[in-house]
Amino acid sequence: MAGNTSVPGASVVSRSLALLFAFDDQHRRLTLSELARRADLPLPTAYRLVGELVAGGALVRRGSGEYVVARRLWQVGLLAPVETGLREVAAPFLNDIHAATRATVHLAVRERTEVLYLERLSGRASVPVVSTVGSRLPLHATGVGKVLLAHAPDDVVEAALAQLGRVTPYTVTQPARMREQLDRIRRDGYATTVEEMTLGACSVAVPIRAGGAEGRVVAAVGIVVPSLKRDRPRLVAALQVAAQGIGRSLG
Amino acid sequence: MAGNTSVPGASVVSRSLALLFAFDDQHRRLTLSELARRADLPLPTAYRLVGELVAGGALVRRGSGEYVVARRLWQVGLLAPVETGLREVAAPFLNDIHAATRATVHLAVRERTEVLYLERLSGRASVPVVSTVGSRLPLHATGVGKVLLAHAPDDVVEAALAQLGRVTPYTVTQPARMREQLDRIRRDGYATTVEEMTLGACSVAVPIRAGGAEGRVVAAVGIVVPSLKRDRPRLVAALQVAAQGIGRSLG
DNA sequence: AGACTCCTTTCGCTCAGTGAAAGGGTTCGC
DNA sequence: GCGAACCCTTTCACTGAGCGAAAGGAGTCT
Repeated sequence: MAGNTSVPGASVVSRSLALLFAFDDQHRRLTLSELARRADLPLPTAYRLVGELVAGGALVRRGSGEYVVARRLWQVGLLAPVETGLREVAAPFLNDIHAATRATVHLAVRERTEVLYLERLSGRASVPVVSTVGSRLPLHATGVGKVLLAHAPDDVVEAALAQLGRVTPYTVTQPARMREQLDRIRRDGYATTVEEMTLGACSVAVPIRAGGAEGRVVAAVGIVVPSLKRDRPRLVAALQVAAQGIGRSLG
Repeated sequence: MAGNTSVPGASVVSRSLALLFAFDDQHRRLTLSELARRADLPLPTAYRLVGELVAGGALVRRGSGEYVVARRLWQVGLLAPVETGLREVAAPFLNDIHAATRATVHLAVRERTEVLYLERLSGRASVPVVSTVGSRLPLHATGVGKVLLAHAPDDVVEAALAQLGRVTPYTVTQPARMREQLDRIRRDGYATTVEEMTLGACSVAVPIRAGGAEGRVVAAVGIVVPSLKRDRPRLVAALQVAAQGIGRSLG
Protein backbone atom coordinates (compact mmCIF):
# COMPACT_ATOMS: atom_id res chain seq x y z
CA MET A 1 0.00 0.00 0.00
CA ALA A 2 1.21 3.46 0.52
CA GLY A 3 2.63 5.61 3.24
CA ASN A 4 2.16 4.81 6.86
CA THR A 5 1.47 1.11 6.76
CA SER A 6 1.53 -0.61 10.12
CA VAL A 7 2.04 -4.04 8.57
CA PRO A 8 4.18 -3.62 5.45
CA GLY A 9 3.96 -6.55 3.07
CA ALA A 10 0.20 -6.76 3.30
CA SER A 11 -1.17 -5.68 -0.06
CA VAL A 12 -4.51 -4.07 -0.73
CA VAL A 13 -5.65 -7.30 -2.35
CA SER A 14 -4.74 -9.42 0.65
CA ARG A 15 -6.51 -6.99 2.96
CA SER A 16 -9.63 -6.97 0.83
CA LEU A 17 -9.69 -10.76 0.76
CA ALA A 18 -9.20 -10.83 4.52
CA LEU A 19 -12.36 -8.77 4.75
CA LEU A 20 -14.29 -11.09 2.45
CA PHE A 21 -13.04 -14.18 4.23
CA ALA A 22 -14.00 -12.67 7.57
CA PHE A 23 -17.45 -14.05 6.84
CA ASP A 24 -18.16 -17.61 7.76
CA ASP A 25 -20.97 -19.93 8.68
CA GLN A 26 -21.31 -18.46 12.16
CA HIS A 27 -20.79 -14.91 10.96
CA ARG A 28 -22.96 -14.18 7.97
CA ARG A 29 -23.62 -10.61 9.04
CA LEU A 30 -20.82 -8.45 10.35
CA THR A 31 -20.60 -4.85 11.45
CA LEU A 32 -17.75 -2.66 10.33
CA SER A 33 -15.95 -3.04 13.65
CA GLU A 34 -16.32 -6.81 13.57
CA LEU A 35 -14.98 -6.88 10.04
CA ALA A 36 -12.01 -4.74 11.01
CA ARG A 37 -11.28 -6.95 14.01
CA ARG A 38 -11.64 -10.22 12.13
CA ALA A 39 -9.54 -9.02 9.22
CA ASP A 40 -7.06 -7.47 11.64
CA LEU A 41 -7.18 -4.03 10.08
CA PRO A 42 -7.37 -0.53 11.53
CA LEU A 43 -10.92 0.72 11.52
CA PRO A 44 -10.47 3.57 9.03
CA THR A 45 -8.73 1.21 6.63
CA ALA A 46 -11.53 -1.31 6.92
CA TYR A 47 -14.02 1.50 6.47
CA ARG A 48 -12.47 2.54 3.20
CA LEU A 49 -11.96 -0.97 1.82
CA VAL A 50 -15.40 -2.17 2.83
CA GLY A 51 -16.82 0.90 1.14
CA GLU A 52 -15.07 -0.09 -2.05
CA LEU A 53 -16.19 -3.69 -1.75
CA VAL A 54 -19.77 -2.47 -1.44
CA ALA A 55 -19.34 -0.12 -4.38
CA GLY A 56 -17.87 -3.00 -6.36
CA GLY A 57 -20.79 -5.28 -5.59
CA ALA A 58 -18.99 -7.81 -3.42
CA LEU A 59 -20.70 -6.86 -0.17
CA VAL A 60 -24.01 -5.26 0.69
CA ARG A 61 -24.78 -3.00 3.57
CA ARG A 62 -27.99 -3.85 5.32
CA GLY A 63 -30.14 -1.11 6.80
CA SER A 64 -29.02 -2.01 10.27
CA GLY A 65 -25.43 -1.18 9.40
CA GLU A 66 -24.44 -4.81 9.05
CA TYR A 67 -22.66 -6.11 6.01
CA VAL A 68 -23.46 -9.33 4.19
CA VAL A 69 -22.03 -11.09 1.16
CA ALA A 70 -23.61 -9.77 -2.03
CA ARG A 71 -25.57 -11.67 -4.61
CA ARG A 72 -22.90 -11.04 -7.20
CA LEU A 73 -20.27 -12.82 -5.14
CA TRP A 74 -22.71 -15.68 -4.67
CA GLN A 75 -22.93 -15.99 -8.44
CA VAL A 76 -19.16 -16.00 -8.87
CA GLY A 77 -18.70 -18.48 -6.04
CA LEU A 78 -21.07 -20.91 -7.71
CA LEU A 79 -18.69 -21.03 -10.68
CA ALA A 80 -16.02 -22.73 -8.59
CA PRO A 81 -15.38 -26.32 -9.65
CA VAL A 82 -16.08 -27.92 -6.29
CA GLU A 83 -16.42 -31.64 -6.88
CA THR A 84 -18.82 -30.83 -9.67
CA GLY A 85 -18.88 -34.34 -11.05
CA LEU A 86 -19.50 -35.96 -7.70
CA ARG A 87 -22.29 -33.57 -6.78
CA GLU A 88 -24.06 -33.98 -10.08
CA VAL A 89 -23.90 -37.75 -9.97
CA ALA A 90 -24.91 -37.89 -6.32
CA ALA A 91 -27.91 -35.54 -6.51
CA PRO A 92 -30.59 -38.08 -7.51
CA PHE A 93 -29.31 -40.63 -5.02
CA LEU A 94 -29.43 -38.07 -2.24
CA ASN A 95 -33.05 -37.48 -3.16
CA ASP A 96 -33.67 -41.20 -2.92
CA ILE A 97 -32.21 -41.30 0.58
CA HIS A 98 -34.28 -38.29 1.52
CA ALA A 99 -37.45 -39.90 0.18
CA ALA A 100 -36.72 -43.15 2.00
CA THR A 101 -35.81 -41.64 5.36
CA ARG A 102 -37.28 -38.13 5.49
CA ALA A 103 -34.13 -37.19 7.41
CA THR A 104 -31.54 -34.49 6.74
CA VAL A 105 -29.14 -35.88 4.14
CA HIS A 106 -25.49 -34.88 3.74
CA LEU A 107 -22.87 -35.34 1.05
CA ALA A 108 -19.37 -34.52 2.24
CA VAL A 109 -15.69 -34.87 1.41
CA ARG A 110 -12.61 -34.62 3.54
CA GLU A 111 -10.42 -31.55 3.30
CA ARG A 112 -7.28 -31.98 5.39
CA THR A 113 -8.58 -32.66 8.89
CA GLU A 114 -12.08 -31.35 8.38
CA VAL A 115 -15.33 -32.39 6.73
CA LEU A 116 -16.47 -30.14 3.92
CA TYR A 117 -20.20 -30.34 3.28
CA LEU A 118 -21.04 -30.36 -0.43
CA GLU A 119 -24.78 -30.89 -0.35
CA ARG A 120 -27.55 -30.94 2.18
CA LEU A 121 -31.21 -31.83 1.97
CA SER A 122 -33.16 -30.68 5.00
CA GLY A 123 -35.34 -33.23 6.71
CA ARG A 124 -38.85 -32.91 8.05
CA ALA A 125 -38.09 -33.69 11.67
CA SER A 126 -37.02 -30.77 13.81
CA VAL A 127 -33.56 -32.11 14.51
CA PRO A 128 -30.92 -29.44 15.15
CA VAL A 129 -28.38 -29.48 12.30
CA VAL A 130 -25.40 -27.16 12.35
CA SER A 131 -23.84 -28.00 9.00
CA THR A 132 -24.68 -26.06 5.86
CA VAL A 133 -23.43 -26.45 2.31
CA GLY A 134 -19.92 -25.03 2.24
CA SER A 135 -19.33 -25.31 5.96
CA ARG A 136 -16.57 -27.30 7.63
CA LEU A 137 -16.69 -29.29 10.83
CA PRO A 138 -14.18 -31.44 12.71
CA LEU A 139 -13.89 -34.99 11.43
CA HIS A 140 -14.31 -36.74 14.75
CA ALA A 141 -17.71 -35.42 15.82
CA THR A 142 -19.83 -36.09 12.74
CA GLY A 143 -21.03 -39.22 11.01
CA VAL A 144 -19.65 -38.39 7.59
CA GLY A 145 -16.49 -37.14 9.27
CA LYS A 146 -15.83 -40.41 11.05
CA VAL A 147 -16.34 -42.35 7.83
CA LEU A 148 -13.89 -40.13 6.00
CA LEU A 149 -11.40 -40.31 8.87
CA ALA A 150 -11.65 -44.10 8.97
CA HIS A 151 -10.47 -44.20 5.37
CA ALA A 152 -7.94 -41.35 5.52
CA PRO A 153 -4.15 -41.69 5.25
CA ASP A 154 -2.28 -42.35 8.50
CA ASP A 155 -0.85 -38.85 8.82
CA VAL A 156 -4.33 -37.37 8.63
CA VAL A 157 -5.58 -39.80 11.26
CA GLU A 158 -2.70 -38.87 13.57
CA ALA A 159 -3.32 -35.16 13.05
CA ALA A 160 -7.04 -35.58 13.71
CA LEU A 161 -6.53 -37.72 16.80
CA ALA A 162 -4.21 -35.06 18.18
CA GLN A 163 -7.00 -32.53 18.24
CA LEU A 164 -10.16 -34.27 19.39
CA GLY A 165 -11.92 -31.14 20.59
CA ARG A 166 -14.89 -31.51 22.91
CA VAL A 167 -18.05 -30.20 21.26
CA THR A 168 -20.71 -31.73 23.49
CA PRO A 169 -20.46 -33.90 26.63
CA TYR A 170 -20.78 -36.91 24.34
CA THR A 171 -17.99 -36.06 21.91
CA VAL A 172 -15.35 -38.78 21.74
CA THR A 173 -12.14 -37.08 22.84
CA GLN A 174 -9.94 -40.07 23.75
CA PRO A 175 -7.67 -41.13 20.85
CA ALA A 176 -7.81 -44.79 21.91
CA ARG A 177 -11.59 -44.89 21.84
CA MET A 178 -11.66 -43.11 18.50
CA ARG A 179 -9.21 -45.65 17.05
CA GLU A 180 -11.53 -48.46 18.17
CA GLN A 181 -14.44 -46.70 16.49
CA LEU A 182 -12.49 -46.21 13.27
CA ASP A 183 -11.69 -49.94 13.24
CA ARG A 184 -15.33 -50.77 13.74
CA ILE A 185 -16.36 -48.34 11.02
CA ARG A 186 -14.01 -49.99 8.53
CA ARG A 187 -15.29 -53.43 9.55
CA ASP A 188 -19.01 -52.63 9.62
CA GLY A 189 -19.02 -50.25 6.66
CA TYR A 190 -20.82 -47.45 8.44
CA ALA A 191 -20.32 -44.86 11.19
CA THR A 192 -22.65 -43.43 13.78
CA THR A 193 -22.63 -40.51 16.18
CA VAL A 194 -24.85 -39.96 19.18
CA GLU A 195 -25.15 -36.32 20.21
CA GLU A 196 -21.40 -35.88 19.65
CA MET A 197 -21.75 -32.70 17.59
CA THR A 198 -25.17 -31.43 18.61
CA LEU A 199 -27.36 -32.39 21.52
CA GLY A 200 -30.50 -34.05 20.25
CA ALA A 201 -28.97 -35.16 16.96
CA CYS A 202 -27.63 -38.55 15.97
CA SER A 203 -26.20 -39.55 12.62
CA VAL A 204 -25.37 -42.47 10.37
CA ALA A 205 -22.98 -42.34 7.44
CA VAL A 206 -21.36 -44.62 4.87
CA PRO A 207 -18.42 -44.23 2.50
CA ILE A 208 -18.68 -43.64 -1.23
CA ARG A 209 -16.12 -45.66 -3.18
CA ALA A 210 -15.19 -44.49 -6.66
CA GLY A 211 -16.02 -47.24 -9.11
CA GLY A 212 -18.12 -49.05 -6.53
CA ALA A 213 -17.28 -52.14 -4.45
CA GLU A 214 -13.58 -51.97 -3.60
CA GLY A 215 -12.62 -48.52 -4.89
CA ARG A 216 -11.00 -45.69 -3.00
CA VAL A 217 -13.18 -43.75 -0.58
CA VAL A 218 -13.77 -40.32 -2.14
CA ALA A 219 -16.73 -39.02 -0.17
CA ALA A 220 -19.39 -39.93 2.35
CA VAL A 221 -23.17 -39.76 2.59
CA GLY A 222 -24.93 -39.53 5.88
CA ILE A 223 -28.18 -38.62 7.55
CA VAL A 224 -29.08 -36.85 10.77
CA VAL A 225 -31.91 -38.25 12.87
CA PRO A 226 -33.34 -37.61 16.34
CA SER A 227 -32.50 -41.12 17.51
CA LEU A 228 -30.85 -44.30 16.31
CA LYS A 229 -32.70 -46.71 18.53
CA ARG A 230 -35.53 -47.54 16.23
CA ASP A 231 -34.38 -48.39 12.74
CA ARG A 232 -30.62 -48.30 12.38
CA PRO A 233 -30.47 -51.30 9.99
CA ARG A 234 -33.00 -49.74 7.65
CA LEU A 235 -31.13 -46.42 7.55
CA VAL A 236 -27.77 -48.09 6.96
CA ALA A 237 -29.27 -50.14 4.16
CA ALA A 238 -30.74 -47.09 2.45
CA LEU A 239 -27.43 -45.26 2.69
CA GLN A 240 -25.42 -48.19 1.40
CA VAL A 241 -27.64 -48.68 -1.60
CA ALA A 242 -27.27 -45.02 -2.52
CA ALA A 243 -23.51 -44.99 -1.87
CA GLN A 244 -23.09 -48.02 -4.12
CA GLY A 245 -25.06 -46.32 -6.83
CA ILE A 246 -23.09 -43.11 -6.60
CA GLY A 247 -19.77 -44.97 -6.55
CA ARG A 248 -20.69 -47.04 -9.57
CA SER A 249 -21.81 -43.96 -11.50
CA LEU A 250 -18.50 -42.27 -10.77
CA GLY A 251 -16.82 -44.89 -12.91
CA MET B 1 -3.17 3.11 -7.13
CA ALA B 2 0.17 4.64 -7.58
CA GLY B 3 2.33 6.15 -10.24
CA ASN B 4 1.64 5.65 -13.89
CA THR B 5 -2.00 4.74 -13.83
CA SER B 6 -3.69 4.75 -17.22
CA VAL B 7 -7.14 4.98 -15.68
CA PRO B 8 -6.90 7.08 -12.51
CA GLY B 9 -9.81 6.63 -10.16
CA ALA B 10 -9.81 2.88 -10.51
CA SER B 11 -8.72 1.49 -7.16
CA VAL B 12 -6.92 -1.75 -6.54
CA VAL B 13 -10.09 -3.12 -5.00
CA SER B 14 -12.21 -2.30 -8.03
CA ARG B 15 -9.62 -3.86 -10.31
CA SER B 16 -9.45 -7.01 -8.25
CA LEU B 17 -13.22 -7.31 -8.25
CA ALA B 18 -13.25 -6.76 -11.99
CA LEU B 19 -10.96 -9.78 -12.25
CA LEU B 20 -13.21 -11.89 -10.02
CA PHE B 21 -16.33 -10.82 -11.85
CA ALA B 22 -14.69 -11.63 -15.18
CA PHE B 23 -15.85 -15.17 -14.54
CA ASP B 24 -19.36 -16.10 -15.55
CA ASP B 25 -21.47 -19.03 -16.56
CA GLN B 26 -19.91 -19.23 -20.01
CA HIS B 27 -16.41 -18.50 -18.72
CA ARG B 28 -15.61 -20.66 -15.75
CA ARG B 29 -11.98 -21.04 -16.75
CA LEU B 30 -9.98 -18.10 -17.98
CA THR B 31 -6.38 -17.63 -18.98
CA LEU B 32 -4.40 -14.64 -17.76
CA SER B 33 -4.84 -12.83 -21.07
CA GLU B 34 -8.57 -13.46 -21.08
CA LEU B 35 -8.81 -12.18 -17.53
CA ALA B 36 -6.85 -9.05 -18.40
CA ARG B 37 -9.03 -8.44 -21.45
CA ARG B 38 -12.32 -9.04 -19.66
CA ALA B 39 -11.33 -6.90 -16.68
CA ASP B 40 -9.89 -4.28 -19.02
CA LEU B 41 -6.48 -4.22 -17.39
CA PRO B 42 -2.95 -4.14 -18.78
CA LEU B 43 -1.47 -7.62 -18.81
CA PRO B 44 1.31 -7.00 -16.25
CA THR B 45 -1.20 -5.46 -13.87
CA ALA B 46 -3.54 -8.42 -14.26
CA TYR B 47 -0.57 -10.72 -13.80
CA ARG B 48 0.28 -9.17 -10.46
CA LEU B 49 -3.26 -8.91 -9.14
CA VAL B 50 -4.22 -12.40 -10.25
CA GLY B 51 -1.10 -13.64 -8.53
CA GLU B 52 -2.26 -12.03 -5.32
CA LEU B 53 -5.78 -13.37 -5.71
CA VAL B 54 -4.31 -16.84 -6.06
CA ALA B 55 -2.04 -16.31 -3.06
CA GLY B 56 -5.05 -15.07 -1.12
CA GLY B 57 -7.12 -18.13 -2.00
CA ALA B 58 -9.72 -16.46 -4.18
CA LEU B 59 -8.60 -18.04 -7.44
CA VAL B 60 -6.78 -21.24 -8.32
CA ARG B 61 -4.43 -21.80 -11.16
CA ARG B 62 -5.01 -25.02 -12.97
CA GLY B 63 -2.12 -26.97 -14.41
CA SER B 64 -3.00 -25.86 -17.90
CA GLY B 65 -2.42 -22.22 -16.95
CA GLU B 66 -6.11 -21.49 -16.67
CA TYR B 67 -7.59 -19.85 -13.62
CA VAL B 68 -10.79 -20.89 -11.90
CA VAL B 69 -12.71 -19.64 -8.88
CA ALA B 70 -11.35 -21.18 -5.70
CA ARG B 71 -13.17 -23.30 -3.19
CA ARG B 72 -12.75 -20.64 -0.54
CA LEU B 73 -14.66 -18.11 -2.59
CA TRP B 74 -17.35 -20.72 -3.15
CA GLN B 75 -17.72 -21.02 0.61
CA VAL B 76 -17.97 -17.28 1.09
CA GLY B 77 -20.42 -16.93 -1.77
CA LEU B 78 -22.73 -19.47 -0.20
CA LEU B 79 -23.06 -17.17 2.82
CA ALA B 80 -24.90 -14.57 0.75
CA PRO B 81 -28.52 -14.20 1.75
CA VAL B 82 -30.03 -14.93 -1.66
CA GLU B 83 -33.74 -15.50 -1.14
CA THR B 84 -32.83 -17.90 1.62
CA GLY B 85 -36.35 -18.20 2.92
CA LEU B 86 -37.87 -18.88 -0.45
CA ARG B 87 -35.29 -21.48 -1.37
CA GLU B 88 -35.63 -23.32 1.89
CA VAL B 89 -39.39 -23.40 1.72
CA ALA B 90 -39.43 -24.38 -1.94
CA ALA B 91 -36.89 -27.22 -1.76
CA PRO B 92 -39.25 -30.06 -0.82
CA PHE B 93 -41.86 -28.92 -3.35
CA LEU B 94 -39.25 -28.84 -6.09
CA ASN B 95 -38.43 -32.41 -5.21
CA ASP B 96 -42.10 -33.28 -5.50
CA ILE B 97 -42.25 -31.79 -8.98
CA HIS B 98 -39.09 -33.64 -9.89
CA ALA B 99 -40.50 -36.92 -8.62
CA ALA B 100 -43.77 -36.40 -10.48
CA THR B 101 -42.28 -35.35 -13.82
CA ARG B 102 -38.68 -36.58 -13.92
CA ALA B 103 -37.92 -33.34 -15.76
CA THR B 104 -35.42 -30.58 -15.01
CA VAL B 105 -36.99 -28.31 -12.40
CA HIS B 106 -36.24 -24.61 -11.95
CA LEU B 107 -36.91 -22.07 -9.23
CA ALA B 108 -36.30 -18.50 -10.38
CA VAL B 109 -36.90 -14.87 -9.49
CA ARG B 110 -36.81 -11.73 -11.59
CA GLU B 111 -33.89 -9.37 -11.25
CA ARG B 112 -34.49 -6.25 -13.30
CA THR B 113 -35.05 -7.53 -16.83
CA GLU B 114 -33.52 -10.95 -16.35
CA VAL B 115 -34.37 -14.28 -14.76
CA LEU B 116 -32.11 -15.31 -11.93
CA TYR B 117 -32.06 -19.05 -11.34
CA LEU B 118 -32.07 -19.93 -7.65
CA GLU B 119 -32.36 -23.69 -7.79
CA ARG B 120 -32.18 -26.43 -10.36
CA LEU B 121 -32.84 -30.14 -10.22
CA SER B 122 -31.52 -31.98 -13.24
CA GLY B 123 -33.89 -34.29 -15.01
CA ARG B 124 -33.34 -37.75 -16.41
CA ALA B 125 -34.10 -37.00 -20.02
CA SER B 126 -31.23 -35.70 -22.10
CA VAL B 127 -32.79 -32.32 -22.79
CA PRO B 128 -30.30 -29.52 -23.34
CA VAL B 129 -30.55 -27.02 -20.45
CA VAL B 130 -28.41 -23.89 -20.43
CA SER B 131 -29.39 -22.45 -17.07
CA THR B 132 -27.45 -23.20 -13.92
CA VAL B 133 -27.97 -22.03 -10.37
CA GLY B 134 -26.78 -18.42 -10.20
CA SER B 135 -27.05 -17.81 -13.93
CA ARG B 136 -29.20 -15.16 -15.58
CA LEU B 137 -31.13 -15.37 -18.83
CA PRO B 138 -33.41 -12.97 -20.70
CA LEU B 139 -37.00 -12.95 -19.47
CA HIS B 140 -38.67 -13.43 -22.84
CA ALA B 141 -37.12 -16.72 -23.92
CA THR B 142 -37.70 -18.92 -20.89
CA GLY B 143 -40.78 -20.34 -19.22
CA VAL B 144 -40.08 -18.95 -15.76
CA GLY B 145 -39.00 -15.70 -17.38
CA LYS B 146 -42.30 -15.24 -19.22
CA VAL B 147 -44.25 -15.91 -16.05
CA LEU B 148 -42.21 -13.34 -14.15
CA LEU B 149 -42.53 -10.85 -16.99
CA ALA B 150 -46.29 -11.33 -17.14
CA HIS B 151 -46.50 -10.22 -13.52
CA ALA B 152 -43.84 -7.52 -13.62
CA PRO B 153 -44.43 -3.76 -13.29
CA ASP B 154 -45.17 -1.88 -16.51
CA ASP B 155 -41.78 -0.22 -16.77
CA VAL B 156 -40.05 -3.59 -16.61
CA VAL B 157 -42.35 -4.97 -19.28
CA GLU B 158 -41.59 -2.00 -21.53
CA ALA B 159 -37.86 -2.38 -20.97
CA ALA B 160 -38.02 -6.10 -21.68
CA LEU B 161 -40.16 -5.71 -24.80
CA ALA B 162 -37.63 -3.20 -26.10
CA GLN B 163 -34.90 -5.82 -26.17
CA LEU B 164 -36.43 -9.06 -27.38
CA GLY B 165 -33.17 -10.59 -28.55
CA ARG B 166 -33.30 -13.54 -30.91
CA VAL B 167 -31.81 -16.64 -29.30
CA THR B 168 -33.12 -19.37 -31.59
CA PRO B 169 -35.25 -19.21 -34.74
CA TYR B 170 -38.28 -19.76 -32.52
CA THR B 171 -37.65 -16.97 -30.04
CA VAL B 172 -40.56 -14.52 -29.87
CA THR B 173 -39.07 -11.19 -30.92
CA GLN B 174 -42.17 -9.16 -31.83
CA PRO B 175 -43.41 -7.00 -28.93
CA ALA B 176 -47.05 -7.38 -30.03
CA ARG B 177 -46.90 -11.15 -30.03
CA MET B 178 -45.17 -11.15 -26.65
CA ARG B 179 -47.90 -8.91 -25.23
CA GLU B 180 -50.50 -11.39 -26.40
CA GLN B 181 -48.61 -14.19 -24.75
CA LEU B 182 -48.29 -12.26 -21.49
CA ASP B 183 -52.07 -11.70 -21.50
CA ARG B 184 -52.64 -15.38 -22.08
CA ILE B 185 -50.17 -16.29 -19.30
CA ARG B 186 -52.02 -14.09 -16.82
CA ARG B 187 -55.35 -15.59 -17.93
CA ASP B 188 -54.31 -19.24 -18.01
CA GLY B 189 -51.99 -19.14 -15.03
CA TYR B 190 -49.03 -20.73 -16.79
CA ALA B 191 -46.45 -20.02 -19.47
CA THR B 192 -44.81 -22.22 -22.08
CA THR B 193 -41.86 -21.96 -24.43
CA VAL B 194 -41.14 -24.11 -27.45
CA GLU B 195 -37.47 -24.14 -28.42
CA GLU B 196 -37.29 -20.39 -27.81
CA MET B 197 -34.12 -20.57 -25.71
CA THR B 198 -32.61 -23.87 -26.76
CA LEU B 199 -33.38 -26.09 -29.71
CA GLY B 200 -34.86 -29.35 -28.50
CA ALA B 201 -36.12 -27.93 -25.21
CA CYS B 202 -39.61 -26.82 -24.25
CA SER B 203 -40.73 -25.51 -20.90
CA VAL B 204 -43.74 -24.91 -18.70
CA ALA B 205 -43.80 -22.57 -15.73
CA VAL B 206 -46.22 -21.13 -13.18
CA PRO B 207 -46.06 -18.20 -10.76
CA ILE B 208 -45.51 -18.47 -7.02
CA ARG B 209 -47.71 -16.08 -5.07
CA ALA B 210 -46.64 -15.11 -1.57
CA GLY B 211 -49.37 -16.15 0.83
CA GLY B 212 -51.02 -18.32 -1.81
CA ALA B 213 -54.12 -17.67 -3.91
CA GLU B 214 -54.18 -13.96 -4.74
CA GLY B 215 -50.83 -12.79 -3.37
CA ARG B 216 -48.08 -10.96 -5.17
CA VAL B 217 -45.95 -12.98 -7.61
CA VAL B 218 -42.52 -13.36 -6.01
CA ALA B 219 -41.00 -16.21 -7.99
CA ALA B 220 -41.70 -18.88 -10.57
CA VAL B 221 -41.28 -22.64 -10.83
CA GLY B 222 -40.87 -24.34 -14.16
CA ILE B 223 -39.74 -27.49 -15.86
CA VAL B 224 -37.87 -28.24 -19.05
CA VAL B 225 -39.03 -31.12 -21.21
CA PRO B 226 -38.27 -32.45 -24.69
CA SER B 227 -41.82 -31.85 -25.90
CA LEU B 228 -45.12 -30.41 -24.73
CA LYS B 229 -47.36 -32.40 -27.01
CA ARG B 230 -48.05 -35.29 -24.73
CA ASP B 231 -49.03 -34.23 -21.27
CA ARG B 232 -49.19 -30.50 -20.86
CA PRO B 233 -52.22 -30.58 -18.52
CA ARG B 234 -50.52 -33.02 -16.17
CA LEU B 235 -47.33 -30.94 -16.02
CA VAL B 236 -49.24 -27.72 -15.42
CA ALA B 237 -51.22 -29.38 -12.66
CA ALA B 238 -48.11 -30.68 -10.92
CA LEU B 239 -46.49 -27.24 -11.10
CA GLN B 240 -49.58 -25.45 -9.83
CA VAL B 241 -49.94 -27.74 -6.86
CA ALA B 242 -46.33 -27.14 -5.89
CA ALA B 243 -46.54 -23.39 -6.49
CA GLN B 244 -49.62 -23.17 -4.27
CA GLY B 245 -47.82 -25.09 -1.56
CA ILE B 246 -44.76 -22.90 -1.72
CA GLY B 247 -46.82 -19.71 -1.74
CA ARG B 248 -48.88 -20.81 1.21
CA SER B 249 -45.75 -21.76 3.18
CA LEU B 250 -44.29 -18.32 2.52
CA GLY B 251 -47.11 -16.88 4.62
C1' DA C 1 -22.91 13.34 32.80
C1' DG C 2 -19.39 10.36 32.30
C1' DA C 3 -17.85 6.21 29.93
C1' DC C 4 -18.79 3.17 26.87
C1' DT C 5 -19.65 1.50 22.21
C1' DC C 6 -20.10 2.40 17.35
C1' DC C 7 -19.22 4.92 12.70
C1' DT C 8 -17.26 8.73 9.88
C1' DT C 9 -14.02 12.25 8.17
C1' DT C 10 -9.67 14.68 7.76
C1' DC C 11 -4.96 15.01 6.17
C1' DG C 12 0.10 14.87 5.38
C1' DC C 13 3.41 11.22 4.53
C1' DT C 14 5.37 7.80 1.49
C1' DC C 15 5.91 3.39 -0.52
C1' DA C 16 2.88 0.13 -2.93
C1' DG C 17 1.17 -0.04 -7.23
C1' DT C 18 1.72 0.95 -11.97
C1' DG C 19 2.39 -0.37 -16.98
C1' DA C 20 5.63 0.54 -21.04
C1' DA C 21 9.17 -1.99 -22.56
C1' DA C 22 11.79 -5.95 -23.13
C1' DG C 23 12.61 -10.82 -22.71
C1' DG C 24 11.34 -15.92 -23.12
C1' DG C 25 8.48 -19.83 -24.45
C1' DT C 26 4.92 -21.99 -27.23
C1' DT C 27 2.51 -23.11 -31.37
C1' DC C 28 1.10 -22.05 -35.53
C1' DG C 29 1.49 -21.64 -41.00
C1' DC C 30 4.07 -22.00 -45.06
C1' DG D 1 13.36 -23.78 -40.70
C1' DC D 2 11.87 -19.26 -40.05
C1' DG D 3 9.06 -15.88 -39.30
C1' DA D 4 4.45 -14.37 -37.07
C1' DA D 5 1.39 -14.58 -33.43
C1' DC D 6 0.18 -15.99 -29.56
C1' DC D 7 0.98 -16.76 -24.73
C1' DC D 8 3.37 -15.55 -19.96
C1' DT D 9 6.96 -13.35 -17.03
C1' DT D 10 10.20 -9.84 -15.27
C1' DT D 11 12.24 -5.31 -14.80
C1' DC D 12 12.19 -0.57 -13.26
C1' DA D 13 11.60 4.49 -12.49
C1' DC D 14 7.74 7.36 -11.40
C1' DT D 15 4.13 9.07 -8.40
C1' DG D 16 -0.59 9.44 -6.47
C1' DA D 17 -3.33 5.91 -4.11
C1' DG D 18 -3.50 4.13 0.11
C1' DC D 19 -2.52 4.57 4.90
C1' DG D 20 -3.97 5.25 9.83
C1' DA D 21 -3.31 8.44 14.01
C1' DA D 22 -6.12 11.72 15.56
C1' DA D 23 -10.32 13.99 16.13
C1' DG D 24 -15.13 14.46 15.75
C1' DG D 25 -20.14 12.95 15.90
C1' DA D 26 -23.96 9.78 17.30
C1' DG D 27 -25.92 6.50 19.86
C1' DT D 28 -26.50 3.50 24.21
C1' DC D 29 -25.71 2.06 28.60
C1' DT D 30 -24.71 2.91 33.90
